[in-house]
Formats: sequence, structure tokens, C-alpha cells
Amino acid sequence: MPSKTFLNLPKEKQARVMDTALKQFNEMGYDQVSVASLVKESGIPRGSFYQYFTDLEDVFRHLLNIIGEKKMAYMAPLTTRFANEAFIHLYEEMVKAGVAFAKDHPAYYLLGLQLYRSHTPNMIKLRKELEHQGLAFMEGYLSQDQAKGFINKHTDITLLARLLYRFNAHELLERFYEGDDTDALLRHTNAFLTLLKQGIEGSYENQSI
Amino acid sequence: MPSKTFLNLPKEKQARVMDTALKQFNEMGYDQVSVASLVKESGIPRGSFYQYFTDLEDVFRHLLNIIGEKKMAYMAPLTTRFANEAFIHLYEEMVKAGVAFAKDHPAYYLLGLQLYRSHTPNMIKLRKELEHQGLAFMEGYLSQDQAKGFINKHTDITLLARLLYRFNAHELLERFYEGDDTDALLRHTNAFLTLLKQGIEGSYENQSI
Amino acid sequence: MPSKTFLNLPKEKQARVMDTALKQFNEMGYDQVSVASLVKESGIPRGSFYQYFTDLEDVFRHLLNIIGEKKMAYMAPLTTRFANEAFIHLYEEMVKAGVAFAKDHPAYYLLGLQLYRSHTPNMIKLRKELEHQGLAFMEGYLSQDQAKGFINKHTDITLLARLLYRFNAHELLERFYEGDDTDALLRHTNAFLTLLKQGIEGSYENQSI
Amino acid sequence: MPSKTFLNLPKEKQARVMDTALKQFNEMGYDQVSVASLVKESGIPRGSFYQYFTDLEDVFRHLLNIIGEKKMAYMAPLTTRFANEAFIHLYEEMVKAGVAFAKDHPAYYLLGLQLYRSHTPNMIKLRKELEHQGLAFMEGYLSQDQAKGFINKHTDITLLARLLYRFNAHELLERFYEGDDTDALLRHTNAFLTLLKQGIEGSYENQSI
DNA sequence: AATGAATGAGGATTCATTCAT
DNA sequence: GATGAATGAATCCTCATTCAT
Repeated sequence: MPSKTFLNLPKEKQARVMDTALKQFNEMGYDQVSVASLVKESGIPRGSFYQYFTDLEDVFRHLLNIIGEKKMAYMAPLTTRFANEAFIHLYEEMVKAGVAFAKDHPAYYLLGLQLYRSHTPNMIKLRKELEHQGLAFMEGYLSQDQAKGFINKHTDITLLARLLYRFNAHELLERFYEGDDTDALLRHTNAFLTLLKQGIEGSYENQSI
Repeated sequence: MPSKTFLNLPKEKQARVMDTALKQFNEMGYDQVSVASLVKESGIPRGSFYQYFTDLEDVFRHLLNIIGEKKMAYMAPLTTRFANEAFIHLYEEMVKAGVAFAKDHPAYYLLGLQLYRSHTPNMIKLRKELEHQGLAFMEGYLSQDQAKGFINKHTDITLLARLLYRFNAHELLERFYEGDDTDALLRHTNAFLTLLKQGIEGSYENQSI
Repeated sequence: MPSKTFLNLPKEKQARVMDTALKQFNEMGYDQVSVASLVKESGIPRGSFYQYFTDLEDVFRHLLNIIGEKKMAYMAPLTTRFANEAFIHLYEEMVKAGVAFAKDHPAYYLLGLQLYRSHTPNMIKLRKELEHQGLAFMEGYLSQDQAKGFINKHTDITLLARLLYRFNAHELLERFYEGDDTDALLRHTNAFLTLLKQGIEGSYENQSI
Repeated sequence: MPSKTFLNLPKEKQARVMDTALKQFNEMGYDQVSVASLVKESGIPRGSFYQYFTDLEDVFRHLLNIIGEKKMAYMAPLTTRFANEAFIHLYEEMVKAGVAFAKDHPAYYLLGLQLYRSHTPNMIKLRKELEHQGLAFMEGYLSQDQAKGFINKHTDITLLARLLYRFNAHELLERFYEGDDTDALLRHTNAFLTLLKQGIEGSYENQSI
């Protein structure tokens, strides 16, 4: 968490630092960014950096918080709207909201990639925290859906939650990183959900699997 | 690729170097291994390192090749055996063979993790090469299966290949890393394949999705 | 010497600063204490520090003065009481008073150690000032004692003063630091004085040295 | 302990580094010497320093070893020569040998001062090792002397050993540092030994203490 | 008088790579 | 071909002190 010193800085200066950080994390990759590179490009003195942050991880976490808040604005309306339906519908909408977010704030969206690109103990811990949180959220809904008969009994809910989580947190992110536009992301999402819902087995006439 | 100089070394000395490299990559993580740490623990002179390899990536690639060869011994028999069946059956057997390999050579198996844990440009490139290769292999089979009716027409083959690839290359690897034994890995595999084959939709009585 | 600004501060606030300083000097060692560490733990603003003191040595000297005053309360009664006796008796009482002081105010007593544990030019100067002062005080008395015949003519007064000074300022201090309780310190003192008074030579029967 | 790399260097180059270290430790004080200052003045590259030594303490210990060996040449002959006499005579000769050493190699001699001028845990440990060793050596002899009647029964042997140790390791060293020449050191030694042997008490006529 | 942000020099350490033997 | 010493750039982090509010 940045120091009060940093948070008391003029918004503009804070933004200059955080924007540079965002840019460098995305362009250079988390592991290649150094305190040196950040202070140089953002124009703050070396010493100030250490007055603002404990280390680069601190900067990264702060960036995630900023992004998290923005993203929340896209997600918040959904949870109430889909209260009585199968979770998969809520999931679909959340993914779409995420894609909209990606369209509006591509740099913010892409920072998520870095979460999987550093392996300092703290970073691993952070990633697991987020994963655990995301999985628990989904498993809760999915178990209820299975009880209600929305999901068949053969389905391993824990696994399903993982697949859903990964699709959103990895697959789409990487595709976006590799150049797919948001329309493509939506198509991938449809294909993914179709596959999940119906499975891959052939039609009855030649169901030979 | 290591120099001829290296490949002409007594097998034993080569093994000493490669075993140390394997150990350090797994224990310290690719990014933390340095030429210094490797020459120190393996006991070869600093100058020799540069006579044998161009850099650490060179060592890593060589390690992957060595492992690839060993793994091939587990896989080779399968391809012919399942020539006329749906690919998913071959896939299942290949995953099982991979799990057997993991049981026999855990350190070799786990090295794959490092592929996803470093993000130097070279490593990213290497990972993409492998991914591309793996995906192309699967997509070829899966397209045929879809043509033959083994896979229904709604299924996005590219996506399916990705899911299969990821499950094997990420999901199982990470679960193994986190302590699941090989039996657990096999159970996960069953659950995954069941889900893929049948989808998650509820039974006819209450098919409300 | 602290500025008037500091001395006009509420006693309580002064004490907070000086207590923190005492604690840090003792716990971290003079050389490890920084302006940063002191302002942080004492809670005063960084800028204020430089309004109160010129530097850390200034703080240290002020601490010594505060301690000196407290210690004086233990010593003052003695000088008059032993006016006509050999100095060694006064010395003994002063040492005992010092030990009592150590018992009552161990942190104050132990600060003296830092005088010997930093070797910045200023600290060396300070230590020499104190030594010089202490030695002069003792040499004055001891010369008179030698003139009066309390001390034999063979004794090198300058040397004796040094031995007495060191025993009190080093030996006892370090023993206290290393855990000797005050009783032990008194026993050491007796042994020391006995040795000084009588020498180490064997009894007449076998005086072979 | 310096690396083999360092010890394999040409004697001349080793000497250049060690002489610079000796000079800087003596002139600047152990705590003020930095790796930066040492590499600059000795002319070796920054990186080489870390190939030779682990840190400055390593340099210091090596210096002590070098000095210890030289000093041994002055001391070795004595121990056998005084086998049957009171230890105090051996002590006197050892001190004199030390003074001769100081005359021949003042810089080496003075380095001992630094032993008391740093307080990193390792340095404290080193000093205590040396002290413990020195005290044990003396106490052994002194106990025997007391048994033999060379030293009277009132004398606290442990304390006496400390006084002897300190006189040699502190008092003389500091006096030499402060400018006393070797003749003066010998006079101090005589005065000290006289005082120890006979005590300070006045002659029989006016023995009033 | 109080405050705390700004500053950049300075020190420790690691590193990949080259080069002379 | 084998060896290991040499190199200095690059990085991290701390610090005392000043200055503007």
C-alpha cells in the first residue's frame, strides 16, 4: 500500500507515476521493470520512490486496486439482475462486462496478464488469493445450480469452476493480448459456453464416442 | 543447442551439468538461476559454460529436448494403437501416459512449469512454439473427428484444442506441483473428459438452461 | 546542545524524544541510529528534528547531560564526606554509587557503552573530553595522596588514574552489559581495590617474584 | 577467508590490496572504510573485490592473520625461555616483544585498535574469541603461580588476567596511537608492573590507607 | 514554529561476458 | 579445449539535509 505521502500528492502527479508503472509493467513485463526504469520514465527522484512505495510489488498492488475499483463499476449491476437464473447466465454477462471493460481500458485489462508472470512468493500469494476468491464465488453458485438441476449430476463442480475461472482470467486475456478484438472475444465466449453446455459428443445418428 | 564440444563430453559429465540445471531451474525458478549459480553447483569452469552453451536458455532448451525424448518413449506406442478411434481416446491415453511419466520422473515433468513462469522474450517465444506445435497436432485430429461425426458440429475445434492443451499442460502440471498424487490427476482427467463429452446441462426432466 | 525551541517544548514531548533516542542508541547502537529511525519512532516531524538538534551527536550529548545530572544526585553527597581521607575511599564510594545508579536506571547507565562503540570523529572527541575530565579529577586527588604518603612513591599516578578510570568506565560497564548483577559488580570492585592496594606479590615466606 | 582466487594472485598484487586495506582501516577507522573506498584506492575493479572476499570483515580477518603470523615470530622464542619462572616475567617479555613489533611494524600493530572499534555482531564475536583465548592463556599460568606462592592468596586471578590483558591490548595500543614512542611504552609497562606487584599502599611509616 | 515532501549522492552486491593463459 | 580472473554496468536501497508551505 502506498504511503500517505504518495496518496496526498496531487492527483496529477500520482497519475503520472501510476500511468508510467502501468505502461512499463505491460510493455516490459513485471519482471523486467526496475525501480530505476520507473523513476527514470516517471521523472520522480529515486529517493521519492521509496518514500511512496516499499517496492515494485507495492506499486503493482496499488495498480490492481485502482483497476479493481474501475472494473467493479462494470460488474456491480449484474449480480442482482441474475439472482434467480442459472449461474452460467450471470457468468456470461460478467464475461461480457469484462470484455467491455477491456475495450474501454485495454491497458488496465491487460495488466492482469502480469499476475501470471511473476513468481516472487508475494506475487504467487496474491494470485492465489484472487484465484481462491474467484473460485469460491463460482463454486457457491454452481453447487446451488446443480442442486436445482440446472447442471447435471455428472459434472465435477470444482473442475467446472476452474474452467470458467481460467477461461476468463487466462484465455480471454491472452487472446486479447495477442490481438483479438472484443468481437472475437465474444465469439470465443459463445463457443466456450456452447461447448460447456452441450459437450462435444456427436449427434445421435453417429454417436460413436 | 549445446556445442559439439559439450555433446562430446563424457555422458557422465554432461549429466552432471544437466542434472544440476534441472535441479536449479525447478528449485530456484528459471529467472533466479544464473550462470554463476550453475557453474558453481555443477563444478564446471565459468569459461567452459560459454564453450558449451550460448546462454541459459540454451541449457533450458536442451533440457526440454532430453525430457522430450524420454517422454516420447511413453507416447510413441499410443499413436498407432488409436489410429481409427476418436482423438479424445488417444488424448486420454496420452494424458495417462504423461501422468505415468510424472510418477516416474517428477523432476522432469515439473520442469514444464518453468515454461509458464518466466517471461523473458526468449522464453515467451519458446512457449509459443511448443503451444503452436501442440495445438496444431490436436486440431488436425479434431477436425477429422468432426468431419467423421465423432464431434458435433457446434463445437469450436480451435477452442477445444486449446482446452485440451491447457488441461494437460497447465492444470495437471500445477495440481501435481501443488501435491496431488497421480491417482488424483487421473480422477481430474476423468472428470474433465466427462464434462467435455456430455456438457453440463441438466437432465431432460428439468432441462431449464 | 538542543535549541531553545526544543527546551521550550512541553517536558512530556521532550521526554518522548529523549526516551526514544535512549532506547535506540542502546538497542541499535549509536552508529545504526539514523535521523530517519529517530523521527519515525519518536513521532516528531523530520523537519522538527533539525529545528531541535543539529545532528544525532547533539541528541547524544544532551542525553549524556540529562544522565549526568541524575547521576550527580548519587555522587554529590560523597565528595564532602570523604574530604580528608585517601581518595581511594572516595573512589570506592563513587563506584558503589555508580552501581546503585546502574541498578536504578540501567538504561541510563548502559548508554555509556556507546561512547566506546562509535568512532566517528565527533564521538572520539567527546569520549576524550570525558576521559580527560575524569582523569584530571582523579590525578588531582591522587597526587595529593601521594604527597601525604597515602600512596607509595613508586606508584605512577597517571597510570593509576587511568586504571581507576577504566575499571569504572569500561570494566564494570561491560560486565553489567554482559549480565552481571550489581552484587557481582561490587565484588569485582572489592577484588580490584584489594589488588591495587596490596599488589599481587606472594607473602614473605615465599616472596620469590 | 579470502578466496583461492585471491591467494593465487601475484604476491605483489595481493600486497597492494592488503596494504591499502591496512592503510584505510587505520586512517579512516574500520566503520568508515567502504568497499567503494577500498577498490578505488587499491585500483582493483569493484567486481574483483567480491571475487576475492565476501565482505570487508573478510579482509579484516585476513589482515589479522597476516599480522598474527608476523607477530608470532617475535613471541615464539619466549614461551620456552620462561618456563619455570613466574608468569609475570614472561608477560613482561611478551609485552616488550609486542613493543618491538610495534616499533618495526607500527601500522600492523595499530590495526588492533580497530578490533575495538566496530560492533557488528561478527566483529564482536571475533574480539571475544581473541579475548577469551588470551585470558585463558594467562589464567592458566596465573593459577599455577598462585599455587606456587608467586602470587598472594588475596589476588583475584580472573581479574588480574583481565588487567594484564587490557593493559597490553588496550592501554599500550592507545598510547602508541596517541603518539607515545616505544620507550614511553616500556616505561608505562614498568610502572604498571611495579604497581601490580607492590600495590599502591604507602610505606610502613605512614601506611594510613 | 511545524511540517513532511523532495532530493540525489553514496554504498553494497550481482551479473553476463570476455580474454589471456 | 579448459580454465578462471577481470570487468564495470546495473540494480537495490538508505541517508542527511533542505525547502516550501
